[in-house]
Amino acid sequence: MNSSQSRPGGGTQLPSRRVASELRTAIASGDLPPGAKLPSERALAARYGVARNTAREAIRLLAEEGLVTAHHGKGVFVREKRRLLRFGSERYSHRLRKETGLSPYRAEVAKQGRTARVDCTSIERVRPPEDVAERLGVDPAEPSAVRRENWYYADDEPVQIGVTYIPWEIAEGSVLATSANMGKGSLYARFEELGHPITRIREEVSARMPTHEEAIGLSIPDGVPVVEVLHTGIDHLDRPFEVTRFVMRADLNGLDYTMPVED
Amino acid sequence: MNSSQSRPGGGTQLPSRRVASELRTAIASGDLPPGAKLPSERALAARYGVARNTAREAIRLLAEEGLVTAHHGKGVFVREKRRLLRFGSERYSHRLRKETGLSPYRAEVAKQGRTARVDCTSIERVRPPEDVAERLGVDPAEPSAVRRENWYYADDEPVQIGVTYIPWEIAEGSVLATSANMGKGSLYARFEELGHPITRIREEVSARMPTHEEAIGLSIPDGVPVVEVLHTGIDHLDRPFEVTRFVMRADLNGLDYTMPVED
DNA sequence: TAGTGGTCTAGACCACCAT
DNA sequence: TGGTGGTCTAGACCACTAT
Repeated sequence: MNSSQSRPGGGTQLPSRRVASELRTAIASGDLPPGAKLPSERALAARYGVARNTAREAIRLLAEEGLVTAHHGKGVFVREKRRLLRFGSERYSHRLRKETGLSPYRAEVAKQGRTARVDCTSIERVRPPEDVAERLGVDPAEPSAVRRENWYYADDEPVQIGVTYIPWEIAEGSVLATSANMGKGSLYARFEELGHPITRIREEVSARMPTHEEAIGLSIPDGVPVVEVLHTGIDHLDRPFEVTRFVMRADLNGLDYTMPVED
Repeated sequence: MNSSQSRPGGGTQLPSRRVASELRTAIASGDLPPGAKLPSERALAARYGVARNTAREAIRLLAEEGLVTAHHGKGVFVREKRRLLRFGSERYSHRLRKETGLSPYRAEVAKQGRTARVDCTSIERVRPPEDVAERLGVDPAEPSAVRRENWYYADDEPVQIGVTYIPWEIAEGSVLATSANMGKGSLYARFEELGHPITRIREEVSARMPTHEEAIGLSIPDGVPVVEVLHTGIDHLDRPFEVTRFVMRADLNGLDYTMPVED
């Protein structure tokens, strides 16, 4: 039943690898330009004389490499090369904020000529996660923080999620604890008014595959990892006053830091 | 033939998701501790009354999340939690270098009580890649740089690759262009002697799935992305004198930056 | 309604690993 | 040698999308 399988694992390629290779070549050569639709799984199976599952496996390999994306009911498409949003250390600069009145995110997206949208989807008082509590110096067993969840879009495409934790002690009684709209100058202007000008940031960066929920929420194609940034805002008295966990699509976002080397 | 498939996509889970969920729970609860062997695909299929392919799909989901790793001929095992190497902005500090005489990498690994090894696998004069040439301000069409490839190990496990480019103009005639061994104080001590003390760094961070070669070379399990850092060393006169492209396993490495917020 | 991807079944052969 | 994962075949039903 499997007589067409030639020398598995040997000198010649497995059928699935072979199909993947041919498609990869077609993509690289431009025969299948970005945005183009691949032949259907059934068509590929027929063309290459393999079972549909094998053609499917070939497509899975390409998806894992980030070359193609499947759309249920529509087809499989060559992925477009996307512009990268680059978040740099200067995005928190006071000058930038005062000149534009924009949040760091909006400033970055605007700089690239794209349309930014930020949805604050929830604000609640919570017990912060361990790692956050540790960085804020608050008690993880108490409802010691305000949690603000934000979804970030560029041209109506979801690109990242940011969950900010603010010590209740700081947020209590201010718009930080109540209002989705931060007004002119955004979050960091409010912190400054409350006696916490941002003077130093710490960013802990890692990468991983998205959870199922993240993959759905950010419509992340197969084979695209996320970058996770645990960001801590620190004021002029070395007090951490805010921690945000950013999760962003690695294929649409990047980080760009410039910093002095200490003595 | 498919009568056991209940309400696909609906309120109850698909068989593959259900099997994955149960295994995930067993892993989280400690019933399947790190290093434990999962039941074989055939055993899972029998236990849950599904086809072997379905059990296999469940395992693929877990592997994609980084929870388990398959070993051909041996079985599928719960992945061990690994300590993360955290590379911070202070790793280039002059003080650290002068006190320990260690390279940034060795210092970080030693700090965590692990054994570092760095192999310089090649040194050659080359035409630098576009992005590197741009940052160094050299001609990508000319052999204008020295390329040094380094492999980094912790406890004999490969954790990252670093490819450093140095303008030929700077490296010519020095050990930078010839010797694998950089001597006391490593690379940055040599740059300092040549009139390029490192005073500022730029690090551009992104993440992606590894290429096939990287997956082999770094023995990266399925479902683990890499972090790619394009690092630029800049001297006191704002001259870039070195660019290094780091590629590191995301499950074994992290970055930890602290930096001042500019005005 | 027709075509697409998503998932599943049932069974087969192969390559790798330990014994 | 027997058990394991890796791959393949052939066929089925489902859900999503466009017409």
